[in-house]
Amino acid sequence: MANETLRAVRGMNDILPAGIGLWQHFEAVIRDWLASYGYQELRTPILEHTGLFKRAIGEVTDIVEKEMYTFVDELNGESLTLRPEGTASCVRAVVENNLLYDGGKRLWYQGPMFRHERPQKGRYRQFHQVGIEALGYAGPDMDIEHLLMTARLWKMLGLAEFVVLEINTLGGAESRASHRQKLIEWFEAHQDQLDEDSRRRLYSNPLRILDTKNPAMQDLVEAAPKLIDELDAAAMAHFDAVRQGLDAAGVAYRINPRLVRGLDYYNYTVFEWVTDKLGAQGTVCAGGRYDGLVAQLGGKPAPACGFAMGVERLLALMAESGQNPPGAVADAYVVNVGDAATRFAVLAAEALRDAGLKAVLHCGGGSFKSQMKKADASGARFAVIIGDDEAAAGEASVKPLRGEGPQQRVGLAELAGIITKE
RNA sequence: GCGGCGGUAGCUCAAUGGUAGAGUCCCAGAUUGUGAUUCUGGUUGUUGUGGGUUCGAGUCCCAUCCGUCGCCCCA
Repeated sequence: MANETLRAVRGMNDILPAGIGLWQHFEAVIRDWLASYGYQELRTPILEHTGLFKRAIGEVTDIVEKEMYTFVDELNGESLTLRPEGTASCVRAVVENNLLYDGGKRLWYQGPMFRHERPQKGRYRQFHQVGIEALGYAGPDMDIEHLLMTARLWKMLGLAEFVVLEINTLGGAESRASHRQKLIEWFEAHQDQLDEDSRRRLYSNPLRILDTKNPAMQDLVEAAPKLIDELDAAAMAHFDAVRQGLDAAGVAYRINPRLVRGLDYYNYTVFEWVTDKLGAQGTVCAGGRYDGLVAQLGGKPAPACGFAMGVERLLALMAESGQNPPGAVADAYVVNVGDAATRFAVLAAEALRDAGLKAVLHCGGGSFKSQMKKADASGARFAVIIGDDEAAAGEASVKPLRGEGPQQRVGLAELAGIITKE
C-alpha cells in the first residue's frame, strides 16, 4: 500500500477509465438537455475569496461554520476558499461582469465542489455538481421551467422511476423572519420536550428542528407554528402558479411543508428531488428561488432561481439501475509482428485516422497470438494484421472481430473502405 | 464531527493462535502468422499502517489511516 502522503486526499476520488463511460454519457446528455432549453455555460474559478461564501451562504450555516476548505495564501495573506457550491461564484461573476445589463440570463456550470465532511457513499469531500441559474426572472414561469427541466432530464437519464419531487415555499424575507420568531417562542415554551440536537439549533437554525427524525418530538413539531400561516398574498399566488404549472405539465410532486434549505439565500419556491435508493444521501437535485442574493452581493437587485445536481449521486443511481455504457472503443486494432511490419503499421494506422476512423496501433511487440488477444480485449471491431509478408507487399489483412465475415487482404488505399463505420 | 461494522493478490473472497490459499485477471505454451471456448504451466502479497500480548499473530489487545452503514449535513 502506498505511503500515506502518496495517496489521494480522503474523500477525493480518482475517476478511472473503467468507470469513465458513465460520466461521459452523463455529460453528453447534460449538454443536449441544456442546449434544448437555451442555457449558456459559465466557467468560474474553483477558488474564491472566503468572504464571498460567508456573505452568500450565511455565516451560521454548517457549510460555512465547519465544512469549508479555507486557507491563507501565504504569498499575500488573502483568505481563500475552495468553492463548496456554485451559486455564489455564479452570482459574483454575473455582478462583476454586468451580465444582466441587457436582461435576464440563463446560465449553467459544472465542476468539482469541496466540503470537509465525513465521507460516505454519495458524500465526498470533492464532489461534482451541475448547476443551473436563471437570473433576472421574477415570475413563477421560470420556477416552472426549472422543475420541468429536471423532470425531463430524469427521463433522458433513465431515472424517472427512481426519484420523486418535493416542493415547498419559504415566502418572502418578512414571512420567514416572523415565522422564525414564532417558532423560537413556541419551542422555548416547550423546552422540556426538545432533544439535545433541537436545543442546540433553537437559536441557530430553528427551521431545522421541524426536520427532526426523533419520533418523540413528532407531536410537538406537528403543532408548531406553520410558515404557510405567515405567507402574504404575493407568496401564495406565486406558489399556486408553480403548482398549476406542474399540474398542467403532468409532473407529480409532494408538498413538504418541512422542506427547508440549508443555505440562507433561498426564498419563495424550494424543491428537492429525492430517491430512496441511495441510503442516507437521498437528495440528488435541489434548488429554488433566491431573489435577494444578487443585491446582497452588490449587484443591482435582480430576482433569480436555480438548482444543482449531485453528479456522483446521479451516477450511482444510474449504475444502480444497471446502466454501464462502455467508454470509447477503437474501430481497428493494428497488429504488427516484425521490424518491417511495425514500420509499415505506423503508416497503416495513420491512413485509418486520415479516413476518420479510430485506430489503436499495437506497441511493444509480442507474438501474433498475444497481439490478437489484445485486439479482442480492446473491444475494437476489426483487427488489422500486418506481418512482414503484408509489409513487403504494401498491404494489410483485415479480420472482423465482432461479427461474421472473411479475412481480407488489401492495399493501403482500400484499407479504410473495408472497415465500416458503426 | 459522533456511533456501529469492516480492511488478506489488480478484482471477488478463503485460512481452530501454528508453512498465507482459491477463483478471476495477467504471462507463456498446446497451435513455429490469428482473438473470444478448452487444456497445461507460471507470476502475483510488507495480511491498510504502527505498537503490544505470545515460543509463535492475518487471527487477540491498543492506536491510527481508509472504507462502509446510521446520525449530522447536503447535491
